[in-house]
Amino acid sequence: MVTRERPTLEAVARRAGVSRATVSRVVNGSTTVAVAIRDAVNQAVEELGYVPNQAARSLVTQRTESIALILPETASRVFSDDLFFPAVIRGVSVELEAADKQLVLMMAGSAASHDRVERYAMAGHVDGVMFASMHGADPLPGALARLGIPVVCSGRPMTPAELPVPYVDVDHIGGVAAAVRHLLATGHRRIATIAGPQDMVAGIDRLTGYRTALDEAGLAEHVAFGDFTRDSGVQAMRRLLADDPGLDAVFVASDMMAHGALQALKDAGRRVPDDVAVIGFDDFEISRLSDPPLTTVRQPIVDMGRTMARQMLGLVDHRRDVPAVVVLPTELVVRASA
Amino acid sequence: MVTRERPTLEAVARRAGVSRATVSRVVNGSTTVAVAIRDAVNQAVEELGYVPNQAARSLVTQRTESIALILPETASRVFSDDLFFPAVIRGVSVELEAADKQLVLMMAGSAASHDRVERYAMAGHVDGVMFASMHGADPLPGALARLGIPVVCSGRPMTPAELPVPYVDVDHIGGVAAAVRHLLATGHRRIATIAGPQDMVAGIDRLTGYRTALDEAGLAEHVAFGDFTRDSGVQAMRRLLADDPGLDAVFVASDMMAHGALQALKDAGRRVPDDVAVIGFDDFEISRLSDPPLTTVRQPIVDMGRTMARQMLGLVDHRRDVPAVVVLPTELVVRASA
DNA sequence: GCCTTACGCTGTACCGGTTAAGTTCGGACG
DNA sequence: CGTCCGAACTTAACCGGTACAGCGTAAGGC
Repeated sequence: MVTRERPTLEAVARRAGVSRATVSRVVNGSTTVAVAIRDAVNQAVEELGYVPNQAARSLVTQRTESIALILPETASRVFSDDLFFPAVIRGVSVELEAADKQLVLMMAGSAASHDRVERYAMAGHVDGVMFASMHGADPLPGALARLGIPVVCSGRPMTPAELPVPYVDVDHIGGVAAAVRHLLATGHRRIATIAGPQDMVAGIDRLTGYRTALDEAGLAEHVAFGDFTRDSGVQAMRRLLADDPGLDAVFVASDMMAHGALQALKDAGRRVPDDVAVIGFDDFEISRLSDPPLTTVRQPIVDMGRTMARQMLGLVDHRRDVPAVVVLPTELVVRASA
Repeated sequence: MVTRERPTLEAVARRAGVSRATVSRVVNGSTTVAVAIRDAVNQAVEELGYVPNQAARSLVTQRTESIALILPETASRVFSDDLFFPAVIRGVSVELEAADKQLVLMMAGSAASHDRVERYAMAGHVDGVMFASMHGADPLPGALARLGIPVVCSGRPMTPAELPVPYVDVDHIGGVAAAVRHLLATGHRRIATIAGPQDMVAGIDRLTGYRTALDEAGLAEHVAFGDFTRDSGVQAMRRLLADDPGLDAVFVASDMMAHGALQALKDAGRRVPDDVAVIGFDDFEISRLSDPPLTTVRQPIVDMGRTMARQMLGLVDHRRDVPAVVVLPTELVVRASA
């Protein structure tokens, strides 16, 4: 394998019979270049197959034209059957592609990879960093922001607000309230919930929404916890049934867990929605296809990704009109399961 | 937002009272540094929060410590319900993580993004490029390889072998042959196939396997084409049933299409496997859960990713023992659908 | 006691771009 | 006809590291 020397600006300059600086100006589309010279340079670029060296360029411009999306999860989790991450990534991709920025996707599920990601971002490899699916009070967003690196989070960060980081989130509480109200309106009174992990804002807020709504109706709560995976939904549903065989409805804090719950209910011989009504949260594509089709709270995940990317693009361009907080609406989608 | 100046080697050197070169050697873990000086430097690094500038480092070392995985598909396709890409990515991630290399994931579904990816790779942003899911005779792998950039493909490239590019693939033909033999052994004689796209090696080879096996048995072939998506499986199955209502088995070239086929068969009132036996190809997790559980040809997708990454790591280290071609085995997994 | 050798550090020339400052030159103007 | 001006190019100074040649120092050999 012959490593053909990559041509440099210098080589192009020599061939075109001009200086390095002039070639640089042509390559970067400066206006103050005579047409004849511009053509000569472009021809030389073509002939040599010149491509600018990004490292050299970044060194002086302090820009890389690429933006990281950090998922503090293992690759297995990101690419499991959960459809949350894909949707976020899709949204982010669309916007960055339009802005001709490169997306750098980083999984940081382990402590080692978390460190590596930190070094990577701090080394100036990217112009900005987006976070999705944060657990607990991760110090990384704040640390990067303090270094002057633009940061945007998907989901309100749990870090104390010493250094506010821009974020985009959805109206968890409003969505859950709508779901519980729907259950109440259809006559259910023993309404349990399968809550998400309590180290994540999405888990916390959705449980809060459930508690608030039940409180208002003067009903007792009944909670089991899962971690947003399908399996954990199965387990949690079994526990709920064991604790209260007479429950007549359950609000599940994610669609994947809801599918697990449907499975567990089926295994237990309960009919949905006749014996037990089920409402999920997400509105994944597959939730239209389940048996029965899942009633769920729709959150605009792709839009979250897009919005987050737009905020980021605004920040790296130092625009003044970048909103620090965006909260997108949720919506109850009624199908057959409740 | 105060952009705190990032400290440079120079600053660390001043603070530690040594030269820039010495700091560099400490940072890069050279052995020939006196302990006292090493400690002093490390302390200065700590105090200033020094992180090396990657652009400057790459400029001289010609290395970036990151490796690209290019998926010539749109983000929507990569992150659809298809589980092929996630598995490849997972495998690649595991190996690169162990080698402390950064994975840069790039979708190149459109012509514009294809160009951008090309520029990105040629600009020396990454030390090597892996490809998955290639369509037709993409010139990019060859072009990069010609420039001396290490390239590995998942799936035998369709480009003419002027410049052989290392690749890892699975034994499509053997797997399909096993599937068809199983159908023959269980008494089926009108065996159709839903083939994959014929601009991809996986599509071509699996169809070849089917044709060869049927030929050997002296049976007539019956082919409909899909594009590996679930929907295309539904459509193709309908066409097959319309053409030959009496078919008694179908080999489907991907699990997603197979699930579509199961759906179409159910809609048409056919029982699986009693009326029509179905065999897929992939062995996704969800194929154990379908109704009925899918008999399928297992291909080790995660292993493909891992193997591809290992080949790549060998190439960037200029190791001599990197196999140019690896073909992983496939295996028939018999469940209830055939 | 002097020379050799090895060790460990410093000085500095790059890497390949960008960009501010400097130079050249033709044309407009007084 | 001399001066001034602006357009368009060149020169050269960075950006922040790495790596190699070179040099001072201390230990070792005779």
